[in-house]
Amino acid sequence: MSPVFALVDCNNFYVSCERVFCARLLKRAIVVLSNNDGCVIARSEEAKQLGIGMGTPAFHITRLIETKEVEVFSSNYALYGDMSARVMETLREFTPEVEIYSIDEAFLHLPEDLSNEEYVNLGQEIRAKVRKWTGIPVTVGIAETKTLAKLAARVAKKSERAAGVVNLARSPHVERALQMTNAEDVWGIGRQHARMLKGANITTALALRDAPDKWIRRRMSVVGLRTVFELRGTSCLPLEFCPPPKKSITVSRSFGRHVETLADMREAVSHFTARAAEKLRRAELIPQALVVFLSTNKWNDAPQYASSAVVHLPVATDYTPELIRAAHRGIERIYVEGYTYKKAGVVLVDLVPVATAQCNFFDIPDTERARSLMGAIDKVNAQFGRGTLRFAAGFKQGWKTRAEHRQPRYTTHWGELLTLNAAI
DNA sequence: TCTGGGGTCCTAGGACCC
DNA sequence: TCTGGGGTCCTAGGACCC
Repeated sequence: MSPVFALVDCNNFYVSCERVFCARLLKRAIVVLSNNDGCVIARSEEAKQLGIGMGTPAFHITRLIETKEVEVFSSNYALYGDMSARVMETLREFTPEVEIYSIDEAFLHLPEDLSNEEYVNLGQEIRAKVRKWTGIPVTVGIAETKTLAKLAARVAKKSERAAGVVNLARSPHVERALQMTNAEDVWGIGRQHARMLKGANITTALALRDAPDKWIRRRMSVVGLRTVFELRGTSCLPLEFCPPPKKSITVSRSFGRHVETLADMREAVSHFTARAAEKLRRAELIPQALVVFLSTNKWNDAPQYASSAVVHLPVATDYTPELIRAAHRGIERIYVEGYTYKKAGVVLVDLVPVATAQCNFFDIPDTERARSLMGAIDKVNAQFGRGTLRFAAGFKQGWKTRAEHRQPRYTTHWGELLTLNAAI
């Protein structure tokens, strides 16, 4: 018997999280924005109906927001992360075999010997329990491969009759589901491949399933071929119970204002490096190299330039000052005078677990001191807020991310605690 | 004026080495 | 004049996911 997967997908997750704590928001058009007040990254059904697309730049819909009284939220990742953990815990009530695929999605292994009807009932049970325990509405897709389970969930969201659950395992409806799904909506088919497939007259998931292997291999590499196999019911993507160890840690930002001097660029990159180093120590990993990159604004007509540099660390280290020095070496290699820069970032790569990291034999006493210093800084920042203790790498911060419409940080900043005005 | 951030994997060409 | 094959590393770019 082939395995059976369920995909549990939280509906409009960030919006649903906001609604759990604020009944007033039910039935309202709501959008949640990305960092930098950039794009729309979550929408309520009502907002979707207003024609607000995923990824729409916020400044394109300022009028709509006013005239239709759309509620706007900045991302509140502390809240979403916590709600996500509650949903995942609830799913573990059904099986220990849960793969947390993203903040709002999980794959589960289901028993292999149920009937079509029993799978649908089990799906409904999952929905009901998650709703009751966490307040989050979810959709469930069930099938014999992950790709088909994703597709089933997609069909469930579109069909009112499905009531949030579609099962394609041991089911006679697979062909119909493939027929009614566009090729571009298949998991693993992005914009480029969708366009290419359209040119070849492959517009449905069914047509994609039946495309010749060799042609798919040539046009879409082994990755695309795997997707096609999965559509045919051959499982190629197993469940991953424990997340594979991270291979890189990135911190990058678009600048609130363009950066035009090496000094400003060094300052920004220093901050990114310090943040990346914090993440690194929390994950108990050590990098063997570091990549810095910078780029101009791809949206405007000014001369374009983008580059990156790899800096190898003679000794793997998680010591922030050492990493900042390395990042500066990198940035000096690629920085070219005369451009206005819009974005930069730091990637820590070739990560290995702290426990197995090579340390420099002659540096052991220093390594110990460095480690306890970093530990102390991280602790202070965890307790008193990010950035309480910082590295003296410049304080101008002209590059800093824009956040003009930020909601108060109620739970993480003393100055922004919720205040109640008693109406007497 | 204003277009996110953090990841993974694959491919391909050139340099260099044996 | 003839002139292979396999490996690694680097860089760059492209594709995808949430």
